Amino acid sequence: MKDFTKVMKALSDPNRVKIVKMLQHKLMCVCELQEALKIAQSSVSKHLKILEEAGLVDYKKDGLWVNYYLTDGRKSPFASSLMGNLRHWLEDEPEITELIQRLPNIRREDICKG
Amino acid sequence: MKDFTKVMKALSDPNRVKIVKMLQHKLMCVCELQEALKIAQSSVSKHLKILEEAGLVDYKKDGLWVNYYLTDGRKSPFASSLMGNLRHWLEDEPEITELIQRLPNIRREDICKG
DNA sequence: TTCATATATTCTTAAAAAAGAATATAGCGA
DNA sequence: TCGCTATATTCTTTTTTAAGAATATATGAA
Repeated sequence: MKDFTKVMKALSDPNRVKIVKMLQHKLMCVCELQEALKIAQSSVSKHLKILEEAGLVDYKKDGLWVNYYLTDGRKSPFASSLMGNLRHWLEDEPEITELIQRLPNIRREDICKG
Repeated sequence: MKDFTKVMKALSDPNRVKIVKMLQHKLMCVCELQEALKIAQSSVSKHLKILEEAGLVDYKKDGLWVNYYLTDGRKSPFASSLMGNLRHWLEDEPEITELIQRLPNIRREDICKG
């Protein structure tokens, strides 16, 4: 039950849904997500933690950067199913399409000092 | 986006998930749900409203009683998909199975004055 | 109409969630 | 080592959510 509600709660916040939809297109570091969402860095980190604990995202460290990517949801059938559906769900949401369009212009080299 | 997060939020509360799982077995009135969940009547009503606004349940009035039942989720593809999955999801959760087992003994005639 | 009852709504309080600012941590290069 | 930078964590504050008590509404019976 807790596993299930955790996934539901993770996906009940618009910023977290946006993160998932962006990660469908590419692996991203925290500062890129921050630039895309235009919220505080600490807020991004906290959202990512909630998504991670729900089994929806994972990360790999690369030097100073932490790159987040979608999991296949192996951790739970709920996560797996939702992640599958979210491939096509919300594709036509203006809020999402605009974000995705801006994505190619959001590059860590431009945002961070490296 | 709002439609989606509304469904997710509706299903992120254990009591509301329990309501959905019970309604898979039979149509129930508010006082039966209250007896099953052992929470205040006003709380049950509020949970039902949240589920209704997410397009997951609907109701029919029958005299003093208001009978709630699951919708087919026609209102949104998110609701529809989740409701489908919830047919088999959580079937083995102790919290749920115990509730379902008690269900036959929860009858409005015993709870309400009628 | 008046009373009793099932449910909805309002009110209040307590707990949880979300935000940004400030601080801590970790990994690089000099 | 020290300093810089990307991210995580902590601290506060504000907003949301959930709960129960109290009240309002609606319907059926007398």
